[in-house]
Amino acid sequence: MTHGRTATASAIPGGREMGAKRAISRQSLPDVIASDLRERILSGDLAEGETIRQEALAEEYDVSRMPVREALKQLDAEGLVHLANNRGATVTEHSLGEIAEIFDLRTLLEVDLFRRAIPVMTAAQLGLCQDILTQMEASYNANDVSQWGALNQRFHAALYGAAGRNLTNEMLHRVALQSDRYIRMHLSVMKQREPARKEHRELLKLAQAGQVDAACALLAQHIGRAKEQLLTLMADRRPGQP
Amino acid sequence: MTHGRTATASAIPGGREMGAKRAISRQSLPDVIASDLRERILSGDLAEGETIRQEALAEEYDVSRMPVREALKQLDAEGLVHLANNRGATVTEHSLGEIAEIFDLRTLLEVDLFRRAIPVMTAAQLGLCQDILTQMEASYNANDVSQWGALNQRFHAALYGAAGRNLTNEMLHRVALQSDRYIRMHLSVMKQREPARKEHRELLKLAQAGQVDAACALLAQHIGRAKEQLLTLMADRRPGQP
DNA sequence: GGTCTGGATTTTGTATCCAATATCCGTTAA
DNA sequence: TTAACGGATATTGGATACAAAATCCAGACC
Repeated sequence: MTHGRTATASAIPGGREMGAKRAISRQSLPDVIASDLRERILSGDLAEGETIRQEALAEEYDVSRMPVREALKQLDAEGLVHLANNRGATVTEHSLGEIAEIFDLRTLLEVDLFRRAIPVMTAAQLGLCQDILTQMEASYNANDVSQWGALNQRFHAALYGAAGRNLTNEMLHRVALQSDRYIRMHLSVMKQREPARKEHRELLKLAQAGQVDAACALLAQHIGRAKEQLLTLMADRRPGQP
Repeated sequence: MTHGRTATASAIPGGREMGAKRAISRQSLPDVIASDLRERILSGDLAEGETIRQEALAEEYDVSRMPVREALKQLDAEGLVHLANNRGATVTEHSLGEIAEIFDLRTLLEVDLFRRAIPVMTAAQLGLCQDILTQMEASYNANDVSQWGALNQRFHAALYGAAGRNLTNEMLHRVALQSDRYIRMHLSVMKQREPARKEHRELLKLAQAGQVDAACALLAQHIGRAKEQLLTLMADRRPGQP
């Protein structure tokens, strides 16, 4: 028995012995497993470089190895795990340079989306952004970091949804997932940095005023600052810059 | 027997009854199958919207359905096929708007890479680009379109490799795959357009001269023009803009 | 003592089998 | 005639069983 990583692990809906299955779960097993694994990676429960054993996961989730394999394949495509040929899966590691690149990619994509979204955003959409921001601050103040990822994701969707660029948004989503992972790792430390809160509000204000260039510049600056701070922190923690 | 789509289909190295397997094929079956399917999709052998039957493919490749499933999952992650829940896979279709978006993404990523690559490109790397370009023109003039995709890919790698941005390059690779698919569909028609040839050379010349802004502007224009032309062609062929 | 070899064990990869779901088609009732 | 129901068929999803590959470890040889 290699049980017991997290308590949530075995509580996947739709295990082998199901019973009450209200609102028929339309997600396939691999998707559910992939979601859970993704969360475990992003939350740091599975550390960078850690090897993932199919058999062990299958036992934890009480399924066969097959859906686990497909979930891993999916996460591999997302870049969260690395899948070598007869050697199994490991959680993806990024060098500091790659982490910098991830943030640069975010800037590239987000600025493009923001620029396109601003002119066509409705008041309702802007309001939604404000609401989500308020929620984020609330959970932030309450030290409830658990739902930070989901809220952040919803914020992005609300901000950039108006651009009507599905492919770009999905691409950004994947990149953001990676950056979120490293942000979360240091979220407690980064709490110090309050200017970010004001920048969010300022971003919305500029968007509302239709000041495209100023808004985009601030956004780029915002992401860039997060990147610099994070890199400083990480370079500190791993001196040999792996 | 549902055999006989293309002659190449059953000629996969490493089928069930292999014999001479020199230079041990280090690729897994799913990878090989995915590669072949990818080529079939990009070449138009599998048409947009066409449904893909696991069983049929498994028979063609003479393997069980399992590696086929994993290959499909991989292609799904790459965005080449769409995988619905108990309904199997279909070749991804893009609306004209999405195709436009694909080209815009290419512009975004390629310009960023080019801008970073130009200052650090060596003479050798520039020379390699020239060589590949010559090859492309040769195969182009010989009406040998079969290797266009591979050459184009090598050209991109040579052009942007110096930037040292693996993640961005890989992301571009996936986007370029999609655009290549639509370019290939209309390659015979687009042969008319010779200015593109000169632009390629001009691009290298500007890069060599270190004229970053001019080079990037030309690149953006180059991609934008291909996009416009392709969209015009496609809008013509499918009037109801699906 | 260190390195190489060969088997035992572990882990992944593929095939086959069974279950669940969707699709198709004929029938029935309004 | 048309729409809705229900069963037959086709197709996908998941589990188990088996094969291949990699890793580990002990022993022999240099």
